[in-house]
Amino acid sequence: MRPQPAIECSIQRTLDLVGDRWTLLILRDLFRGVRRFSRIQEDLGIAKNLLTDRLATLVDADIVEKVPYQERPVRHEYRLTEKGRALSPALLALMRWGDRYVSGGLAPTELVHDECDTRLELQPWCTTCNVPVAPTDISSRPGPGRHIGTEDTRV
Amino acid sequence: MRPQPAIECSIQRTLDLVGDRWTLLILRDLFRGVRRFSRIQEDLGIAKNLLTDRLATLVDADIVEKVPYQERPVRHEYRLTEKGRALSPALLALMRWGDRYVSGGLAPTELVHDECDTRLELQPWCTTCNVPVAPTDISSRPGPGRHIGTEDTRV
DNA sequence: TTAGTTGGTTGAAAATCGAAACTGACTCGT
DNA sequence: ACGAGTCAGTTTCGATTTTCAACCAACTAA
Repeated sequence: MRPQPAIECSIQRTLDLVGDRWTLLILRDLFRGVRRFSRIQEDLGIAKNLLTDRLATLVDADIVEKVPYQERPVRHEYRLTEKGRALSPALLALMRWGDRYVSGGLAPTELVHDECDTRLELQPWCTTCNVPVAPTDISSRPGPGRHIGTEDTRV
Repeated sequence: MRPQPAIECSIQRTLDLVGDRWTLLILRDLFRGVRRFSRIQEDLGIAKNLLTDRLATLVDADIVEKVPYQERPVRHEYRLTEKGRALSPALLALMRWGDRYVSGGLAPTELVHDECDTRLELQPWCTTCNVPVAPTDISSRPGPGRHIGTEDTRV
């Protein structure tokens, strides 16, 4: 999908899989419960050949699985795998950003905590201290995967 | 950028702005401190006319600003605005997903909690209950921005 | 003077995308 | 049993995008 690997980093590797114009929207639909080919197609207005192609790529990458929901005729639906469901923080982050900066603070859709019905935020979370972490308490460092440069690398 | 608006949601609106093959990678470079036209171009291997175009779009959208860093000859660099920096949770989420599912757990770059030096996760967080929220405990509902449909909308 | 850097623009070839037509397996109503 | 409809695609082809390479203007440094 990407012409040159250039610098290897997990953002690039992720976007190679899901970073085209349609894939994240397809995944959004799957999260929303729109799981059938024709429903996704009409919901997004994506060309059918492209949808076929993107779904096949997602199934290949084990992000989505194709499961029959009826026999005679065999009909399938597309379900997120655990790997696919793990993308929910990314989608949620994109959504919250859009709420604030594109939709002018008026969220078209809100995601809420089942138990208390309040809108969710997305927080960096420290699994050791078991606390949310403010942006000012974050540092970056090269990891075991590969070094990617030494400039001002704060994210 | 998108052919049809279809369903309005903040994910779609966000992806209309930054959801093409290159834009999030450009933003990643800006976060990393790679801020000059030629540096970004060689780092990503993107065609120069596309980079010109994408940067102009980002400047238009107030996600990036073009500031001179020298006179004679005038040279500019591209810096994230506050709106642009607000995309960091999304990039972090994509990065953590890639670390785990594409890079096989070996993060090329790690973001760590200053206090305890452990790697950060990004979690949906309920500000009322003050707990992290699993994907299965999330519901969606129409917000003040617009109604988008009433199916099984679990994320 | 000559070479090199920076930040572009231009134009042609190649790749990708979108719209519509078509297919095949099956169901449903009459 | 017949015609109409649905679902999940595949095929085709014209339109759009992207890539690649060349070119350019302003300036610096040797």
